[in-house]
Amino acid sequence: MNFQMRKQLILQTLEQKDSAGVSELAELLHTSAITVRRDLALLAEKGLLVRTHGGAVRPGFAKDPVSFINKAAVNQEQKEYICHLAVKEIKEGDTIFLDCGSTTFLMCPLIRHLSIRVVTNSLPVVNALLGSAVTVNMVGGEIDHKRQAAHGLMAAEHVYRYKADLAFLGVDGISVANGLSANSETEAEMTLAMAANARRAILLCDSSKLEKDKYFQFAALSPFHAIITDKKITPALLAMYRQAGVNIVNGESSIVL
Amino acid sequence: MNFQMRKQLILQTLEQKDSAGVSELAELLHTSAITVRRDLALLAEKGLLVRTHGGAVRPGFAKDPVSFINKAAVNQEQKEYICHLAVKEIKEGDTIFLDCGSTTFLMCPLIRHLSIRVVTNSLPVVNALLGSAVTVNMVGGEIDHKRQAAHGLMAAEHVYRYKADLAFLGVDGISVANGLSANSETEAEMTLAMAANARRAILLCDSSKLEKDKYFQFAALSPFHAIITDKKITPALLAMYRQAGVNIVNGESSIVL
DNA sequence: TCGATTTTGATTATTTTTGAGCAAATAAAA
DNA sequence: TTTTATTTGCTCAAAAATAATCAAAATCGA
Repeated sequence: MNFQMRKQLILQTLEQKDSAGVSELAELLHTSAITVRRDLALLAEKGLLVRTHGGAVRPGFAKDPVSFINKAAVNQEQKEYICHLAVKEIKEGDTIFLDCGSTTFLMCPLIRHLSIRVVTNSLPVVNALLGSAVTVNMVGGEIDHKRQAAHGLMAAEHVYRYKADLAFLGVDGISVANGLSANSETEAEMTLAMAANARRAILLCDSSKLEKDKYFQFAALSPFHAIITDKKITPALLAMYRQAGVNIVNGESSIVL
Repeated sequence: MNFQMRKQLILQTLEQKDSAGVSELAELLHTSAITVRRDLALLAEKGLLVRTHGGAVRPGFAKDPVSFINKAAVNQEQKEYICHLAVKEIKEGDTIFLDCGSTTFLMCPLIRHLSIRVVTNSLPVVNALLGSAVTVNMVGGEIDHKRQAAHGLMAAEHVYRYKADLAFLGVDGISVANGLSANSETEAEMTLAMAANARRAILLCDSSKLEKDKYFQFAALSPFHAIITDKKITPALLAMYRQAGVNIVNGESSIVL
């Protein structure tokens, strides 16, 4: 097993899993940890991957892997289920908006093989889709470090230049009484811009966020085509939303989008 | 068993297995290790395979998936020297354009501590500056996977919305006779847009690229404020550029920007 | 067959790569 | 915050691979 072979295997592993640990790679390559570390250092120098403590990640997943990926891990199972439902709505050739939530990020592995166009303000989404069949369009503007995404006036203007078939939007809170709410005004602006320029705007929202109001309320439920949520939603809640005329889907109901 | 037959078998083996060891091949060819090594050296020279320690791999197997950062390794020492000179031009509070070359990428570690605003179309630059004192503004548009950067009409429009104090621009080729040249038209468009909207546009160009013309010529030298290059430039070339009225700097001359 | 040229193989010195132990640095936990 | 546990970079030594040199063997033309 020479360096070229190891390099190939390491990069291949990262392509599949986005990240890998040193000891894990050492076992895979039938070699010692120190050799793996040397290889990783070499590949990192070329920018083919980014070192982390204990391993390496694909370039782009680097920035703040802890906080971002951690956030993705909260309710991950529900979020993945929601993504699964959401992806069904996409047809080949579509143009879609993806905003910068952790849920939309989890959609990326599921759409890499599709010949679609994705317009997004999220850096992790861009990085996750690069090199795939998807044509990626990054929304420009000032980058918010914490959210790893572009926001602001320029970003909104960028979105208004495009029309999409679908918009998938994460929200911090939804309630029948008060509509959509967010933790920041800048995020709300992007959500509205994408919703306004898509034929269908779909909210992705795991059941823990339903009937929770966050500090900034910015839109009614009516302009949005549907809410996709998970199985943990109570029948009572489901009924309540339907009563209010909201098209809410959790994969078990017979209603289709 | 002569060379032609061995060559055939070696290449055939590589085709099947992607890689092969010297001793393994020696056994297969019923010959000694030293002969195999001589054969491999000969075939490597023709580009039919790539040598590794202990064997050889199929060409293309050794190639890096993304060629961008690879370029950073070429002439790295000269490029770092150029960056060092370039950074001296930046003042706190400045707004600067950075395009997507490997040289501008190497500037990032040197400017992370500065309270400046960077507008760039390069994803690696964005990633390298995130979480630093720098305010990052990403140019939006369709992302070119190979260059890891935004290009196109939307990207150019984005740049035209901003005014910068400085633009640092990598170029593929420069010559006194033909001015600037690039390997792609899209890159040239970004270079021009940034140059047009900066008070001072500075070309970063290691000496190996001087007096080299690439396939697409797109600008004269005159609109650019200066060229920063490295010490390896010959005195004759330096004189020739100065004769032509170009402000060219390599850190040793007394001329300041 | 002879002698010259090329190719191959063996030996040795040099280089490259690898692995282990240990102090310092970093992240996680309390 | 301090403490604890990993992880890392470093140096050194061992192992593997290589280049260099020279001798032996094969090839070839006359």
